[in-house]
Amino acid sequence: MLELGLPRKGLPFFMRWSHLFIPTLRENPAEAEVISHQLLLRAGYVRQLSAGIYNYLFLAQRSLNKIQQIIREEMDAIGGQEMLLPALHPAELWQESGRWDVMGDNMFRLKDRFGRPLCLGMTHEENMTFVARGELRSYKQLPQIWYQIQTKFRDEPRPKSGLLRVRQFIMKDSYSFDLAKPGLDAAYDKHYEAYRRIFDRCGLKYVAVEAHSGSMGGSQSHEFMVATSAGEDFVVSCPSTGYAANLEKAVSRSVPPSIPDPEGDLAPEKFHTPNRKTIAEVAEFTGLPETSQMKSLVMTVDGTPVLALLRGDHSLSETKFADVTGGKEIRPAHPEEIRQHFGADAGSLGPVGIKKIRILADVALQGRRNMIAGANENDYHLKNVTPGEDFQAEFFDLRQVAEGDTEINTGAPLEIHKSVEIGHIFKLGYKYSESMGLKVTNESGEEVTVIMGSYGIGVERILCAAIELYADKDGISMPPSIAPFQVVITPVNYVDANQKRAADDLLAACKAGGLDAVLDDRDERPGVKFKDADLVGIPYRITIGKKLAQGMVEVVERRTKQSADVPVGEAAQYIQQRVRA
RNA sequence: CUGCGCGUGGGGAAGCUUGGCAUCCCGCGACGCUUGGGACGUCGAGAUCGCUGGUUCGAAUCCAGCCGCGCAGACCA
Repeated sequence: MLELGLPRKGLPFFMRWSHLFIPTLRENPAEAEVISHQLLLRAGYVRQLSAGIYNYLFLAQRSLNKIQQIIREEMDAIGGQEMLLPALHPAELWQESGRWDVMGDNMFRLKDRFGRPLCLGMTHEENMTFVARGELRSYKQLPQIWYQIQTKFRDEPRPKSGLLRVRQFIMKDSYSFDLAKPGLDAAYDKHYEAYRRIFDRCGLKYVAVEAHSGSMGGSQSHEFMVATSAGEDFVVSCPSTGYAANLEKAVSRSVPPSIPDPEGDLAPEKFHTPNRKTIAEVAEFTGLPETSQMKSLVMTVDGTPVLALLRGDHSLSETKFADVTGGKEIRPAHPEEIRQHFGADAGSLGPVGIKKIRILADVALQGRRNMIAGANENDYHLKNVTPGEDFQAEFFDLRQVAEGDTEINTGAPLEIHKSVEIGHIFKLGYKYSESMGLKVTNESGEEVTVIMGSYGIGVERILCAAIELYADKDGISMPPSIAPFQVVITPVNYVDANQKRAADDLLAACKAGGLDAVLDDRDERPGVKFKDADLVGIPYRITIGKKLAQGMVEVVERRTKQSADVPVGEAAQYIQQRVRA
């Protein structure tokens, strides 16, 4: 700790609140809606510069530094080597991997004075691969784990929720390079465990879930998610079996159809359904439940229409659909396209009589009989439609898990929680090493392509998640490991000579004991100091007041609000023990 | 990008429909008083009412354009 700065009012300069820039607000700024955003502003951690761009003030920076230190220690522990790559990249780097085009408007692009195209890095697979390609020649140099803690830029379509979705943020990103799959698996597992230790040490409650790889490419991937209403993802979890997955990927047992299907080999029969378009309308009209209907969704996969069939009450998982079709560009078909291929509009579509279009049906329709489906004629539906008899389809799991579903193997209840993603690990495979020509010679002297993994942690998101998890009506309650300060010493009246001496001594004792302490020496009434300490979220407070006459001070734990009277001389150790626990 | 909402001293809000001296709470400075949960009193500072243009004798208020911010939709740490 640097001890620069001149003494003010004759005091030695330690961490004295009166000298610090902690601009707390009594009211929530109007623009903040989510809890962590409101509190980051109110507690004086951050100030907004622009949409999705924030100034991190003193308190935020202290927390972020601590988070980064924990990340460093755990990354180093798995053999990670820290580097720092630039945020400014030439276009060619991204053109090589093909992502210059793929990233589209999400990438900040600029030109230098000669008109050469550049961009701000959204992630660093390309650059890390560039470094590796330049230097790695032999299998003897593998494996490698390289990481950095660095600023990323993404031109988000809609920045929001304070620091949760921003255009500039700090990411720990690491990359593994291995000769073959077993090496990658090992690197992946190391990261998985390191991430668990990092998030544990940061005091977070989280789950690791199976995830979708997105634009990163690659085979396997896990996300680390913290449940909070401020999140944008949905996590499906089963407390009793431990199953957890992103809603995009989750599988489940759906609730059975509410009534059994009619028996027998009945032929499809058209009936009039004037102005009944939605599943609900048809259900009401026919008096049959939604589970007795087939839902027909027309999707366009790379320009070709594909019919997705689901049970009436189910919804399509576009991620699963994309995986099944392997398409790159997938979207709902436009009304004109639907009319062209089906001769009817959405609301009257069905699989019967469809010849030229691929039909993908959800497995929940397998074995069903005599259901209701659109007739491909406006205002008409068919009854007695049976898959496999009245039309042919390929069956896949296409359904998005819904509330009320149960675990696929055991039937145990599932929960769905909104969550925020704090980390993501990918087995990249050969995507970048292939496109950018990263090869080494193996033991036999043959050139082989290196296999890669990539692993990210959103640093600010850890801060936000901690705030979201533990905030209460009085403000932030930070885990001691990442709090801007671990202890605040609050003399009720610092003007009082005895209290002043005790406070100064306690500050020194805390420092000597390795505690990150701040002394609230402000000439404020005690209420103000208590409120600020609570708002800022300092995990322990030592109050020096009347009981000092008996040699006692009060230690209050922020999270539980429990207080204990402790002899002045023991207060520092008392807190040390608790912080370590 | 589309839809909805909002821009008034540092923070939070009124005022706008029906043009006529810039209003309240908090915060800030000085002094006094006070010191275990955002005290009190006196005095004081601080605003081109987002910007530009228009209507008008006169615009925070009406009209037009633009900019910014937030929320809901397609992306992701």
